[in-house]
Amino acid sequence: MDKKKKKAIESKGYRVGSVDEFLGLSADEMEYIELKLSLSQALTKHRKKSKLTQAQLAKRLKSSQSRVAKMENGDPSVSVDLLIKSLLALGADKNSIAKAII
Amino acid sequence: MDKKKKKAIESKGYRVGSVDEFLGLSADEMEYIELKLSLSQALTKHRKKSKLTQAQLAKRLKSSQSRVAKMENGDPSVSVDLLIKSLLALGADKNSIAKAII
DNA sequence: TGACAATATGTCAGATCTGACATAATATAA
DNA sequence: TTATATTATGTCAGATCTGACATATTGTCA
Repeated sequence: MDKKKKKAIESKGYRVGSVDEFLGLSADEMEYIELKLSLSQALTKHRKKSKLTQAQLAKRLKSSQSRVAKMENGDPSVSVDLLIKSLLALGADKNSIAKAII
Repeated sequence: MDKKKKKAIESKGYRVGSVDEFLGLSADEMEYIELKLSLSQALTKHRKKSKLTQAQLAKRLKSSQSRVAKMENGDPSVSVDLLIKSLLALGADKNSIAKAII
């Protein structure tokens, strides 16, 4: 398990349901977090391929550097919607998004 | 273009940005809506495969029938997060979710 | 046809997410 | 090392999403 996944999963920020498993997360919750994390990592990859800093990407997205940092780190306050919109803004297409989450 | 896609795209419900194109949606916004719609359709497919009514699925999700209906119809008030969580609750895995959005 | 089941639509209070800001931590180069 | 650039973290008001409810519409079957 790599550093980012560990960080996101250990995060106390996630509001979890009632079924207790590893660290209080259900299997579905785990899968959801892993999927989000995959998109986070894809975002970092695409940003770097485009040779943009987080601040530059933030400007393009009409967002802020801090939010981009949160996106790339799988922060619980970031939605999959925002990740997908950001990936699309970086030129990712359906296929590469689909590939990222597998 | 099938009925559902047309409905979602024509929907006045979507809050759109500044770049005007077909019906006032940018290319990225279009792609995002299409991706959401693909997940909507996958949800309907999975629900029917499980032989559940919208009300039964709603109960499993701790949600409501009306929200399930909105999910399946690509309503703008439904997030990709909710669609993905619902698909996972229906037993869909990463691969089938990825396949759905291609 | 009528009765019932299933799905769709509209609304809203409460919950969650977002951009923005400040500031801390870490990298990179001189 | 010291600057400077880049990334990370914490917070919060305003925006968006959610579950729930009422109700309308559509489907199904006798």
